[in-house]
Amino acid sequence: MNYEVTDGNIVITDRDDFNIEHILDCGQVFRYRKEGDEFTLCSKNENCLLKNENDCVIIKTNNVGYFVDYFDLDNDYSKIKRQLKEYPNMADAINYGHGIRLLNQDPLEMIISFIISANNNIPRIKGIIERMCTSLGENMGDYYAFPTLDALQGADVTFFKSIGAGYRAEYLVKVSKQLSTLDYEGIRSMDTATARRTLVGLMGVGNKVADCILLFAYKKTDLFPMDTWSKKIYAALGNEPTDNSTVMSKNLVAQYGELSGYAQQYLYYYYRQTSN
DNA sequence: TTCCAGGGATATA
DNA sequence: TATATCCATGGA
Repeated sequence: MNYEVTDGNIVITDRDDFNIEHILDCGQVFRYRKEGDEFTLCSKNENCLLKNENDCVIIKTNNVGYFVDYFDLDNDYSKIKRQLKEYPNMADAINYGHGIRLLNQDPLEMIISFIISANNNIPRIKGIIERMCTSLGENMGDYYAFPTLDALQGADVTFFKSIGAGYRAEYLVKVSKQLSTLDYEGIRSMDTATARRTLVGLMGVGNKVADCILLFAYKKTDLFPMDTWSKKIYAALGNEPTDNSTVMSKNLVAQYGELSGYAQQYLYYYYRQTSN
C-alpha cells in the first residue's frame, strides 16, 4: 500500500486499492456519514475524516496508528486481487469494487453491531447503533464513542427496545452479561472453527453473525458469511444448488481457502450494488 | 397488504 | 440432526 503520514494526516497515494465508498458501502461498517464531499467515521472511541483530494485520499485523525491498522494499510490488496482474479466469475466483482479493504474493527463493537444486523436492513441497523451510541457512549465532542461493556451492562431491555432494536433487545441484554465472563480478545489466537464455536455460544449469534465478527474484528479470512445475498451469489457462481447454508459456506471456503473472506466482500458488494 | 432486510432461538420429532 | 415457526420494525 502506498501511503504516507504528513502533517499528522494519512495520505493514500494509490487510490486503486483504496476507495472510500467501496470500503464504507460494502456492509462491514455502520458508523459513518457522508457530509458534502467528506466522510466522517467513528470506531470504538476514535474517529476520522476521509476525503478525496486530487489523486489521493486524505485521512484526518488524531490517532494515526489506530487508523493505519484499522484500514489495513500494510496489507497488499493488489496481490490479493491478482490471486482472486484467477478464479472464474470473479474479475467483474473485483474490478467493480477494486477499492475495497477489510477493516480491522473492534471486537465488542462488531459483536453488538452484528447481533443487531440479524434479519434487519442496513439503514435501520445504522440508526439503531447510532441511537445506542448517543445514549450509552461517551461524549467525545464531535461524536459519541461506541459504548463500553460496562455501559452496555447498565442498559435494560426497555432501553434497547426504545432505540428500535425490536426482539433483539433481549439478546443484547443477555449477551452483555455473557461477555463479562468471555475473554473476547482471546478469540484472536484461536483457529477459525474454535473461534466460531465460542462466538455461537453468545445469545443472538449464529453462524452468519459469528462469521462477520470473525472476518471484521479478527481478520479470520478462511470463512464465507452466508446471508441472503451470499445465497443468491452461490447460485449465480454456478455451484450445485442446495439450501443448506453450512454446505454452501464449506464449498466456497474449499474453493477460495484463506482468500474466502475477501472473495465474499467483493462478491457481496458487486451483486448487492448492481441488482437494484 | 405483503414482502424483505448482512438470521437466530426455540420446539418438535 | 433436520425442519417449522416465531420474532420487531420500517421501507418498498
